[in-house]
Amino acid sequence: MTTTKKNRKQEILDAALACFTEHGVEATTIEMIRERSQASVGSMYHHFGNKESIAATLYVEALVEHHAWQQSLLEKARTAEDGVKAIAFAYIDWVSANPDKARFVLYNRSVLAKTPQADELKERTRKQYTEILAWFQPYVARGELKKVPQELYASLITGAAHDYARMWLSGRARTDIKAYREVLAEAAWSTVKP
Amino acid sequence: MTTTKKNRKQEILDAALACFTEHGVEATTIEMIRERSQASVGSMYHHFGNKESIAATLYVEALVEHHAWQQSLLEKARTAEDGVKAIAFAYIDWVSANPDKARFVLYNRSVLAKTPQADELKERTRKQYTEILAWFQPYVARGELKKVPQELYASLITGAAHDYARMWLSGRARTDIKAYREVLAEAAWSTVKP
Amino acid sequence: MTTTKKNRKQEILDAALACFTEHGVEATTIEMIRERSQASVGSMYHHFGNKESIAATLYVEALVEHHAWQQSLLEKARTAEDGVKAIAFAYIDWVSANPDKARFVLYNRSVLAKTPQADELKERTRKQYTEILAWFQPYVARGELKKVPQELYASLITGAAHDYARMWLSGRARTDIKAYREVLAEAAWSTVKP
Amino acid sequence: MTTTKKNRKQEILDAALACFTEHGVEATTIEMIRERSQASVGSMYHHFGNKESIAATLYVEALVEHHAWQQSLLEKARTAEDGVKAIAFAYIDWVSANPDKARFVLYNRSVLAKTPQADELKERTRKQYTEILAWFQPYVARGELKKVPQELYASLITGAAHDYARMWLSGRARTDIKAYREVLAEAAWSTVKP
DNA sequence: GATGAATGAGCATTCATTCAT
DNA sequence: CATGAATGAATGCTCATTCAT
Repeated sequence: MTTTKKNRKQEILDAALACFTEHGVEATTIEMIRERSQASVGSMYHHFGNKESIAATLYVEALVEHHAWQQSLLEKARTAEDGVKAIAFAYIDWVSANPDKARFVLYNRSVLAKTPQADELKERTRKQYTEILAWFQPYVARGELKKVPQELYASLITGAAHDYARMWLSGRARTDIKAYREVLAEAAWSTVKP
Repeated sequence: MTTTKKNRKQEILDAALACFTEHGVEATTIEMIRERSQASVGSMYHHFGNKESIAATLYVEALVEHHAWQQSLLEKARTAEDGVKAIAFAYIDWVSANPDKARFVLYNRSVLAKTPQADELKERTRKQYTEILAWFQPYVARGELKKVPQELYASLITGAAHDYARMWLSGRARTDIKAYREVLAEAAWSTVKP
Repeated sequence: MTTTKKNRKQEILDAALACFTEHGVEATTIEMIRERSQASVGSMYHHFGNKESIAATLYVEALVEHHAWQQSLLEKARTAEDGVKAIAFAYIDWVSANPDKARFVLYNRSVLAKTPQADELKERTRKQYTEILAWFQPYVARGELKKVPQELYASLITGAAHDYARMWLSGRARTDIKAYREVLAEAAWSTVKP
Repeated sequence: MTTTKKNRKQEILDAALACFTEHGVEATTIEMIRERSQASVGSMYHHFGNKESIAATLYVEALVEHHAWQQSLLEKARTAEDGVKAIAFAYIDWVSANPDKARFVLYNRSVLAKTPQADELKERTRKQYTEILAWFQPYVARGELKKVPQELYASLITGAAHDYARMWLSGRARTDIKAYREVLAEAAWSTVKP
């Protein structure tokens, strides 16, 4: 019984992600999540308050996981090239390991908008981005990284990986993104190499 | 009267795009489009048959415009570098000139899926992509363009621009993508430069 | 067909009043009204927008009817006593002739509160009351009617009738209020007789 | 501990009355009462069994208080006029001293209907009314009080006060009913004065 | 081609109540 | 006596779509 208690919330989240993957967020009904999670409607509302909040929780959870993994790879990097590739690797690894969560995040940023978590997450993301820029700053200063407008670094470094991830996760491309780990990281580096 | 006829359909499309931009596709109701277009519900169904069809028409229309522009730029290119940059420029120009359409296309690929137009568009897109690959083929053969798996070219060349376009169109970045026309084209080229 | 069109709205109102009488406003569900009126849910919402609005429409309609009748009786009165009794008679006649509407109005003033019609009705009622006070004014000035604080006249004149109407309409008293027409009018007059 | 016990139940009743006053009985949820009373849901159900029972308890409590006060005033009366005015005074005093309870009782008679306490209370009220009629009986017999149908006495004597109390308690009249103690008592007497 | 009243399946959400701890 | 997570029936309302005029 003690174990079931703690899992109930997670069971709902798991069921929700599966439904979102299968039918899309908008097309997923509370009833679908209920059936899949074996929780009662009341229980779902007891834990999350409303449908959007389930999606928002999932969204934040996913980003936090990715951020953590990104951080751990970036810490080990000692050169500009290693840093840039760490960003690319972290993204590719995470997408390949968590395709459902990645697909959910990539295709449902809008679910966050209407949500109370939105601002909190926005702030967290901003801070995260600032930290990464700070990490690269010395290299830019030393000319070991190309100097471009700050708001462009993310798109240059992760653009190709984001794009291919979308292709793969939506079924328009067949090959697991992991197979292109090196090519994509190399491309990332080439865009900001001095 | 002949003019009114043609306009009525376009008025509906314009109103629909405005609604989609403002509220998102799923949240837009037939009633909203009706109010904005000053058409009657019956008229909308006469012209389009159902709601999805309006979105699909808009979607195809937008892609066709972009494709046409892309084609016209690519025709003039005489080197691999010019070709790659033509792809980037075409995308950036189109996004900057048609932000609403671009936003609609970027954020609503899924609306197409359920639609009859889906297969036709898929085929058109595939053919378009094949043509572009064919254009690049000689350069790859001559070693004037890096050889990578075919399904990667698109992501490498347009990934960064796609990514920044999303940032800008969703309000997460402030600067008009047009300002980064050169940087993004340069980045595109760097990813496939031999 | 032309006849059905106009009646649909009234059919819904009639069904609603019957349901409200039978189960009370809060306990009446949209489904009950739908079943009784043979209209579709959509039709009900097309005409009224929401459940409260049905009740509010009924409420205003009832008051307007009573006001009209009151006015017509008051017009004929030529003495203070006749005027006072006209008010009492108008109320008693209307309650006896429209017990369901009267019950609905007496027991559901609160449904108005949350409604857009509230302010409009409030204003209308205020104006109505002002007119009646104006009618009595000369008699008060001439000492043919007792002078009491303005906000008390209504309670003095109609209090007893209101009270008995509640008793009768809720089943706590058996005798039709019409039977006490004269006694109640006499009582009304006695409270303000100089 | 004995004190806490008794208080807990009263705390719930107090919180409930406050909620009923603020939102109305139907709109008040168990959750609202729980939050305001700082009791747990389980505790509320332990003490009262269900939501209606809370309202019913409050209702009976209020009537008992009023009855007691009425009795104490009526005991001292020695003439018909004093008796009639005692009824009026008792009501006015109680309303002015307990506006929330009075409002609750005036506007929620229907909550009692569905309740087990209903019959008991009905009987108690009937007995109370019978006693009062008995008190007046000798005066009627002696012609010191007007003879009217029995079921009318209550409305004649308290109608005006009831009516004004409703006006005041619902915010439609500004002046504390206490200010009209004498006028209303005088009016009550005038309706049954021989 | 145009109109808009009518339709009704489908959905998110609420809330009184239960009961294991 | 107290607690609060869990339950699920019930409800108001939305909205794409139809069709008679």
